[in-house]
Amino acid sequence: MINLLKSSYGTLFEEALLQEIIQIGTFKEVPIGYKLIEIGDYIKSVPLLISGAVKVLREDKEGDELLLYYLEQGDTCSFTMSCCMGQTKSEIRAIAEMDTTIIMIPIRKIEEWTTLYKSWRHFVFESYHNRLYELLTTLDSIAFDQMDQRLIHYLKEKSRINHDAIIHNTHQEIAYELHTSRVVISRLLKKLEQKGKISLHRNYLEIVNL
Amino acid sequence: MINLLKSSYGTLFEEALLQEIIQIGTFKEVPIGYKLIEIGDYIKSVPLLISGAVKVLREDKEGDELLLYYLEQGDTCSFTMSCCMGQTKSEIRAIAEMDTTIIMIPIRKIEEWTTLYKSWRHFVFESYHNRLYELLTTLDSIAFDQMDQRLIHYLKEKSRINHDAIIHNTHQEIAYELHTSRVVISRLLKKLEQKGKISLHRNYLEIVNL
DNA sequence: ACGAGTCTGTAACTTGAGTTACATACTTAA
DNA sequence: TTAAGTATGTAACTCAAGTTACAGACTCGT
Repeated sequence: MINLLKSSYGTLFEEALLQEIIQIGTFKEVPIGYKLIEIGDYIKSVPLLISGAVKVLREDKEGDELLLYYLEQGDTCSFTMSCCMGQTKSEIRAIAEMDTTIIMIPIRKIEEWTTLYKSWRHFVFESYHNRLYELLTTLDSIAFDQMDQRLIHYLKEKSRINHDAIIHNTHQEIAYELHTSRVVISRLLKKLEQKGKISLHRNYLEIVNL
Repeated sequence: MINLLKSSYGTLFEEALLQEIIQIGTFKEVPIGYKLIEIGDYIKSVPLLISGAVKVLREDKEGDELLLYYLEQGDTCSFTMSCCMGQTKSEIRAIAEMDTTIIMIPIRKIEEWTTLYKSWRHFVFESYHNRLYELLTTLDSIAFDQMDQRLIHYLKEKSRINHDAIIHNTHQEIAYELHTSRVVISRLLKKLEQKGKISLHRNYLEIVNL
């Protein structure tokens, strides 16, 4: 356990803080697809990612989704932190993108540790910074890019996160995360295939040279 | 000075912190249209808004803008804070929406105060929370709403910020902040006028019952 | 009073993307 | 093996929004 923690946060946190995390945090292993946070949830603890990846989603009035970004090893969910502080409901949904290991830290420690540990303070600020930056990147992509560019970006990012040139998703699933329709995605994927950038198969596709 | 500060932050911060802010911060009065922060700037200090309002903008590759949100009395720019911490360049542009008074706090104090003052810590977290939330709201609007809804939202927000049912902007200026073209805005505004929701004039428009 | 510059209104066209409909192919369970 | 369910391919259509073009009205400086 302590080794797992150190492999992700060992260089980041001082020894005393690592010990506290081990003592107070609770390890949790969740399978792919597991819903960590639902919109409207009141949160009592903040997750630190040890391994795996988590996708963070936003929902519109009709209940359709939009992928905001992924969390990886060494990340934490700033939205959750932010919700905890304000005692407000979650604005987002978080789902394990693969089998994932996390440590849950109870809220009250989050603020306490900011007074005690410089490294924790930096971590918290750094997390907010990263999340603001990621949100901004997502917003750029939605506001300024056309769907073909967004799709390419999505495929690259998904491949990077999963360490796999094969994307194991149906066109419908991709369409859902990009908040568009299946037909549009099929159309654009077919164009990418014709350009030799990907190859299409049932239930998966392979990135050739995006 | 201390009175101005107290009127905005008096209930928020303890006396000792208020004194520090007065001692260390520098008051700055800027006119409408004044550019406080430019994309790519390295930031050495963080602004606290005393009065007025500041609009925060994002730029695309072509140099066109998109309004992200407004900062008001009692707000601070979390992006700036975030940039300061990470010693990175500004991702956004900030322009005074009206004549505005701010206090500039040097970076090094930002973190120092988080260890010393509980109220400051809360303020910083609260700011991040608010900014994340605002960004999310902007993203919702861009991802999920059509231009007519975005326009209505823009007009309402602008009216609220300026405490004025009259919007003193040309169609071109509105188009620019919504990242669309003047013709589209003229078209939609005309429809709103035909529905009796606004009245149009040269260089300004009036909100009747949006 | 005149011309240059600015602002608004509108028509006509183009295009990206969402929708509907249907055909074909693969998968799985009875 | 056969039917039902699921995934993909494609055509045809609609619509919001961006583009181009131009006219008319207002403003301001000389």
